[in-house]
Formats: sequence, structure tokens, C-alpha cells
Amino acid sequence: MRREAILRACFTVAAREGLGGVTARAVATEADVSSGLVFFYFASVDNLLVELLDWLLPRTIISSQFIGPPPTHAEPGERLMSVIRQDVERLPRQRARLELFFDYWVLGLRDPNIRRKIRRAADRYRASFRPLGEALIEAHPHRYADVSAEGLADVVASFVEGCALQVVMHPAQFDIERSMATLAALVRQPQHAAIH
Amino acid sequence: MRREAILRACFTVAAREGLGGVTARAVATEADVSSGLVFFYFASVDNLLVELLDWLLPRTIISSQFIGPPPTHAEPGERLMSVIRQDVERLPRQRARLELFFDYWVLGLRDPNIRRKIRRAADRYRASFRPLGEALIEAHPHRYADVSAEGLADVVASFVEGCALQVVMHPAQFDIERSMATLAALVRQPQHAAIH
DNA sequence: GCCCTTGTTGATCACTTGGTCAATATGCGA
DNA sequence: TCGCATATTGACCAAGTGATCAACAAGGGC
Repeated sequence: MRREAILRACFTVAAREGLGGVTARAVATEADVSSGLVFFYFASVDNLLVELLDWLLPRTIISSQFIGPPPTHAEPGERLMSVIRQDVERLPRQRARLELFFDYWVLGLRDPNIRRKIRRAADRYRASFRPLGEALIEAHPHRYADVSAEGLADVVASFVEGCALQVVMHPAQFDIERSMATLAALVRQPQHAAIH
Repeated sequence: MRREAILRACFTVAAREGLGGVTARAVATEADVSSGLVFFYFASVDNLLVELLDWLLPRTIISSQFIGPPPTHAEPGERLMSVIRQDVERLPRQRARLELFFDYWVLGLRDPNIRRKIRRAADRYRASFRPLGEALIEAHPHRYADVSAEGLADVVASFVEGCALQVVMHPAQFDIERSMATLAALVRQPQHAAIH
């Protein structure tokens, strides 16, 4: 109970002031307990931050392995586009958590422990695109002759993560519909294309 | 002279320990001067960091308006792909500066001044893709009927920035050739496609 | 030689931080 | 009711921070 309250307070402080603003005293004040209690339950501030990260990762799209109900389109290309659209559309609702995620991301550049956790989560996210990628390649073996599912996953992940950056930094300017329509136009094939 | 030395030392410290490791004493030690001199030239640590950002931004691909010599391909699509490839290929050589860039990026979430500078630089970068995007739309008005140059610029920027994230976080795993080949396969049209 | 601007030092201050710890409260089984 | 583990407090400490400032050095025009 108290533990969860402190962890929740930690998230509140972090969302408001960034990870740099997370001090034992700030969290304790936010949770309305004494500063000593933070150390009683979490031993150290670093450890508190790691536990907050463990809470955060499964709740942030970019790092979650759960992508929601599988789309029902038959065409693998449309299925993949649908999943991308779903993910990108969810980004704005996650702004606070994404800000925090990127804050941890930078922390991970210096902290091997945090880096490992973020990498694993990101790998899981990338891997979630693999089945769709394989289906796509299988459906168009000619077009995607020199393409691997890993390559597809990388490209898709790069795009979604890039969108996340835009959404967090420039939410007003980034037009999701426009970007998705552009992406669709870029990858779509002419309707009745005659190959060779 | 001393000023530049301190700024350079600031970059060295920041590249080694991150922006969080930039303290007046650390910079002074690195530059082999007394801590007081840092304040003599830069008034405050915050201001020193802002000046380092001003030095950094024009030297980081994601935020630079200079994209190198214009590619010579005739086809706008190939021109755009060539520019993207050029940018992405340069990312690994910029890892240290990109790390710093993302560190500032997170700082910008809380500091309006830094945020403004980063936004402007990112806008310039996005804008650099507009002419290429316009040429592409003009060359294929049918295919890109519902696409704007802004939308194209957004999508391209998202992709490159996403690649930058991958390069910084996972340089060993991210295969640039594979990603570029995948991207090319995604956007290429069948050679002799018959429209309607 | 003198003087005055500029550069340079490091001791020093006020403040914040993570973390410890003795003291105390609380709940609960026996 | 007692006893004891658990929970909780806040004063306290050492370490590190940004910033100030009196003192001193350098150098060059007169």
C-alpha cells in the first residue's frame, strides 16, 4: 500500500519535473510520507527509479510486446499498415509516459542496468513486427526478394519511434493523419500493376 | 582562447559523462583552469550548456540544414532516397554528438529556451526535405495525389530520427544497409506498371 | 617606473542531495 | 496485557553543487 503510493508519487513527480526532479524528499512530500520511508521501502533512489522503469516499460507502446487485437485485413501489407497506424495513433495519449521513456533512454546511455532493460523492451517491440513482416514477404516474394523480416521490423520500428519523438517534442505540428496517408502513398502499389 | 578551451572541455565532459556530469568543477578540471574562470567567461553553468548546444546543433545531422552536395540522379524518388541514405550513413560517425543531442532533447522538455533551439533546428532539418518532396510529387502527381511536401518531410524526418535512436542505442544490431534496402523495396514501384 | 584593465585563482558560502539512525508508533499474535 | 516485528518519523551527516569574491598576476600604454 505505502509502497505503491510511493511508487505512484514517484511517477507523478517524474512526469511533472522529469527524472532529474526525482529526489527522495520530493517523492516523500508528494506521497505525504517522511523521506526515511522512501529508503525503507526502496533502499535507494536509484533502485526506486529502476522500479519505476519496470512499471513504465510494459505501459509504453514503443516497448510493449502487446499490440492489441490482430487486425482482420487479409492482405499482409494492409495488416502491417493497420498495426503501424494503431501504434502511432496511440502515441499522443501516452505523451507523459513517452517523455519519461526518453528520459530513461538517455539515462540508459550511462547506466548499463537501465540500458539493458530498455534494449530488451525495444527488442520485444521490434520482434512484434516480425510475424507481420514474414507474412508480407511471403505474400510478395518477388517484390521483397532481397528483404528480411528483421529489416522490415527495423524500418517499422525506426518510423514509429521517430513519430514518437515528433509527438513528444512537437505535438501541435505533427499531423498523424497526414503522416499515415503519406506513408500509405509511399508504399502502395498501382492497383493493376503488370509485373514484367 | 581560454573561452574556447573551456567550451571544448565542456564538450569532452558532456560526451564522457552526459549533461548530468557537467559541473563547473569538472569542466574546469578538464580545461585545466580554476572553477572561477568558468563563471568569468560563461556567467553560469546553464549558460555554458546553452552555448555548447549552439555549438552542437549545426554539427548534428538531425538538426543541420546543410545536407551536402545535391545528388545527381534525375528521378526525384531516387534523389530523395539518396539523401536519406547519405544522412543515415552519417549517423554512426556522429554517435557521441547524437547522444549529446538526445540528452539536450530531454532537457528541452523542461527548459523552454533549449526546447526552442532544438525545435528550430529540427524544423530546419525537416524543411530541407521539402524541395525534394515537392519534386517527387510533381513527378508523380497521380501517385501522390493526396500527399503534401510537408507530409513527406515529416515521414522522412521520423524515419531518420528513428534510425538515429537505433544507431545510438544499438549500434551493433542496427544494419544500415539492410534498413536502406528494405526501405527501397517498400517504396519502389514495379518497373513497367500499367496504371488503370 | 606606474597604473589600470583584464585575466585568474581558490577559499568560502548557502544550499541540496542521498542516506543513516535512534526514537517512537502501530498492529497483532499469544 | 505483554512482547515483538514491522512501520514511520525527522534530525542529522557527509558530500557535492553553483556561485561569489577578495586577492593576486599579467600585460601593455603612458
